[in-house]
Amino acid sequence: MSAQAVAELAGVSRSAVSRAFTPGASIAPATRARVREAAAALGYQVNDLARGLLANRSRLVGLVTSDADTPFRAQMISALSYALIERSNVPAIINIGPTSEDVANASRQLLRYRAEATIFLSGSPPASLVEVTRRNGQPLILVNRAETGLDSVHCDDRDGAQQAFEALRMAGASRFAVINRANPSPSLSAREHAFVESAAASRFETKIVRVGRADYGGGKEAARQLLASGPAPDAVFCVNDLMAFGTLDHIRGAGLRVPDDVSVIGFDDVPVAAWSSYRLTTLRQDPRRIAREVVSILDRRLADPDLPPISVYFPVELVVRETVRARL
Amino acid sequence: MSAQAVAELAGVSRSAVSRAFTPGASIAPATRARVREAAAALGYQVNDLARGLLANRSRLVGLVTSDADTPFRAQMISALSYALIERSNVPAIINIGPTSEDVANASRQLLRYRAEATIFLSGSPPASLVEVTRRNGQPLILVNRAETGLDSVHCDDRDGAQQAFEALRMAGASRFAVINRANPSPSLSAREHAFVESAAASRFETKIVRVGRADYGGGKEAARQLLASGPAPDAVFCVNDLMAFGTLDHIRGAGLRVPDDVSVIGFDDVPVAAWSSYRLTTLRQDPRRIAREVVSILDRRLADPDLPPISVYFPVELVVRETVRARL
DNA sequence: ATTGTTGTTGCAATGCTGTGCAACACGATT
DNA sequence: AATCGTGTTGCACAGCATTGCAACAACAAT
Repeated sequence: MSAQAVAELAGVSRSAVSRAFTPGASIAPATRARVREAAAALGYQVNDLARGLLANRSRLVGLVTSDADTPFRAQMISALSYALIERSNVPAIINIGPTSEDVANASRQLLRYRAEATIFLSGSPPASLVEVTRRNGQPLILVNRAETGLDSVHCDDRDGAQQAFEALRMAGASRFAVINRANPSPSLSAREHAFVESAAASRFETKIVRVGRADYGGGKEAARQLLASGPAPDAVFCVNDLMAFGTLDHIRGAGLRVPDDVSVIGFDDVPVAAWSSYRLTTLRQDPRRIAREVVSILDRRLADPDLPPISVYFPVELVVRETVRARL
Repeated sequence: MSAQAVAELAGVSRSAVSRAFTPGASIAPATRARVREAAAALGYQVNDLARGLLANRSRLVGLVTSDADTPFRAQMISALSYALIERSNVPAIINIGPTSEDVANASRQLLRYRAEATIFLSGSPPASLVEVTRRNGQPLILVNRAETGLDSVHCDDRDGAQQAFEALRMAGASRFAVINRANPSPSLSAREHAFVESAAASRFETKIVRVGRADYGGGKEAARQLLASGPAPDAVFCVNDLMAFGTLDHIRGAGLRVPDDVSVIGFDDVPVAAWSSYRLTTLRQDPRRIAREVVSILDRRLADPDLPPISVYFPVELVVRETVRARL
């Protein structure tokens, strides 16, 4: 299984074996054929680990994420792994819990494997890691998360939130609410704030409800609290689709009609949003687009490590379905 | 960043550096401390690639899958990556398309990286791969897919389908249908056949509808065909949840009531099945359980490569919700 | 003082591949 | 026939870490 064995079988030196598998290397066609034959007979495959050791490039790319089973994350992981494989990288997925200790562990792991780059889908790399990776020339790319001095690609959260407000306002809404989770990521936080500010700019108040988890159950719980306290809103902006589904189900369960009594907007546009039971109006961010941007940054960064930090924003798109009242 | 640099800074040999990071190695505590200090100053991390080269163990485990963004797959990937990281492996996700060429490419990739093992979530490894991996002592584990001579873990598809039939029969159904996709995987196929056989054993016929894709849209399309041709069934078994959601939405959209007019059962129990809009009765297979079994097989197989093929079946559990009529 | 024991440390080999350099063979040219 | 050029091939080193073995120092025991 090693090049040595192939060399012996083919009656050549080990170098010849290496060259037989290196395009454009100086080797006689006959020899190459003989070596390849021997390799096939032995089931030999180049050892990319050893190759990476020599080239100081492992082709491994770390994908650090939490909640990998969540729809949007799953789409991101899928799209990114596709794009990376296309680039002949090997995506290693590091599933972390919420603690920063996990992040540190994961990062160390990737460091030890000399990952060619690391992509953070959630959580932020600790400062110590940033230092070390920079020194080792291992790019760090953040998705939907800004950090000064680091490369990142994010959707325009603020613009999305503004679009949400506009859409709700156009539908004639006047009692606004936003549903978020208690310890929001920077991205979720930006959505909330931008929405509140947009409303304020038009002299509307916004009721804010924050719950433990940013998932379906969280959305339900938030909607319950919202309906239980004071006058019911007629427009709810949920910072992600999952919470929007929970919100919708609770609102409908409570006997209110969507969108007649209350309009709901989500964020992400996960596949379920298009299903007949929901038909959720939402802001789309395209995982494949994000993946493309990430890979593009990766290429540029590897080509020139001294480039100033690259930060790509891309627009989100309002997908109009049926949870926002049509214009009067 | 190499052990050499650390050795020089600490004024010791490279061996000492290695021992400083190897638990239980013969080294003076003072030396170890000094080396660790130097390492910290330089931001040195052991190169696991080189270590793996020597030990002939890369700790890399391949996860071969298609449709990684699909709910059940995403859950599997998440659960497996957790379990593997726990075991201090590095899960590499290889996202493949439907073509067998993709599978071959992916496999080769893993081979070249000397993956410690490869787990197939979809697709079957080509015979050539099986041969080579066996020779190299790289275990191959299949999930929900049987192949003689290979290790595998699967849920009891046949039993699940029988439970589905029983439940529908108990609800008083008499006009049965099963919804599947056109080129079903062995697992989906087993579910269909077992259901049909159960029905036949009780002298019922089953209408079979097969559509292109095993997703929400496929389920919708299948339901459309089902309602368009002949008398409507009063019980539908969908071979996975995604198709069940599509089926439910189409049936309801057509003005029929679930479960009063027609009962529906799915398979997998993905999170959405529990949501208020669906409340789908389904057969649960637990991704974490599967992940545990896979890791357990992995341990045993690595401990003894000559063990006869291990094949683990685990039961599926009927989760009763509200898409099957309560017993009369 | 000599021998033995114990604990540390370095040397050198090992695992696997890529590649610069030099050697070599062979045909072509003068 | 001598020289040159060209294409092929092997040697040896680099890249990084682990580990058996031997050397060595320090200390205890006789």
